Amino acid sequence: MKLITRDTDYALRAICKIAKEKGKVLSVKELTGLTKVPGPYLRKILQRLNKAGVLISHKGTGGGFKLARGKVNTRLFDLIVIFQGHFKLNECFFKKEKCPDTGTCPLKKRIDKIEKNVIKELKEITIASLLR
Amino acid sequence: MKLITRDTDYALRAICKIAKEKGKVLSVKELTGLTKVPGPYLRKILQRLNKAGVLISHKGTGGGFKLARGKVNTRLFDLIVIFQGHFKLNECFFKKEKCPDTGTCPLKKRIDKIEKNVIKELKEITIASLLR
DNA sequence: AACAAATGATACTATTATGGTATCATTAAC
DNA sequence: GTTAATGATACCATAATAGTATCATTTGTT
Ligand code: FES
Ligand code: FES
Repeated sequence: MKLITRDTDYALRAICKIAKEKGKVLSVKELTGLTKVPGPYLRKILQRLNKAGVLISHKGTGGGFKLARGKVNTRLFDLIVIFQGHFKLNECFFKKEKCPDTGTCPLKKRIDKIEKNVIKELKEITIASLLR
Repeated sequence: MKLITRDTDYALRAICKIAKEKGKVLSVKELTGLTKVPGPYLRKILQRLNKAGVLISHKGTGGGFKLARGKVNTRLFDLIVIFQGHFKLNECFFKKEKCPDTGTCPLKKRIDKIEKNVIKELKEITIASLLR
C-alpha cells in the first residue's frame, strides 16, 4: 500500500539535510540530531547510499558522509529502487505456482498502466526539486 | 510497495468467478476449486465482502455467496478500502511522534498528487470492466 | 607510535504484519 | 433431526521490518 518504506523515507530526509550543507561532511551523530532517526539504523542506510554511489563516505576522525558529485539530481525513483528493489505495483499472487492467466489477465494490464504513470511521476521528484 | 494485497487480489478473483455465474449461489467449496485459494482463508474474505454488502450470503444446505444487486459496478478502489483500510500512499513516518514538518513538507505535496491520480484510475477499474 | 573518532561489515534480536487454520455457534434445506 | 452450509472469533506460523550490537578498518591528532 505505501509507496515509500521507512528506509527510503529516512534516506531521503538524510540526503536532503546533507544536500543543504553543500559539500560539508556530516557524521552519523550529526545527522541523527538533524533527522531524529535512530543512530545505528541511519548508519546502515547511509552505508547503502554510499555503496549505491549517492553519498561518499569518509572514515576516521572528522569523517562522515557527503553528497557525491551531481547526485542532487537523484530521483525518488532511484531511492526506491535502492531500498525496495525493483519497482512493481502488480506482483501476481500466483507467481510462485505459475499463474494460470498470464497474458490474458485483464487486471495486470490495467495495473501496468497505473504503474507507468506512477514511475513517471516518481522520476520527476529529485532531491534538488525538494530543496526549493 | 504493492498496491493490492493478497486479500484484495483473492477477493477480486472470487468476485469475478461469482459474477460470471450470474445470480447463481456458489459455496466456498466450489469457489476454492475455481480460484485455488485455501478454503478457510477464502471464507473469511467472502464474509467480509458480505458484511461490506458486495456479496450476499445464504446459510444452510445449498448455501453460499452471490453478487449483490448492482455490485458488478464495484470498483477496485472499493475493494482496496474494504481490505486495506483507507487509501494512503504517503503516510508520514513521523506521524506517531508528531511530524515536525507537517504543512511545509514538500514531499507530501508531491506524493499527494500521485495519489490522486492513482485513486482516479483505481476507480475506473470495475468488476464489470474486468469481465469483458 | 598511540589513541580516538569515525565508517565498513555483519550478525543478532524484537516487533509487527501477514497468511492461514481451527472451532463452535447459527441457519436453512430436506 | 440431520446435514450442509455460513457467522464469528480465536489461534498459530511465518516472514518482513525495524532496530541493536559488535568487531574490524581507516584516518586525523597528538
Ligand atoms: S492472475 Fe497472474 S497476472 Fe493476473
Ligand atoms: S515529514 Fe511529516 S509529512 Fe513529510
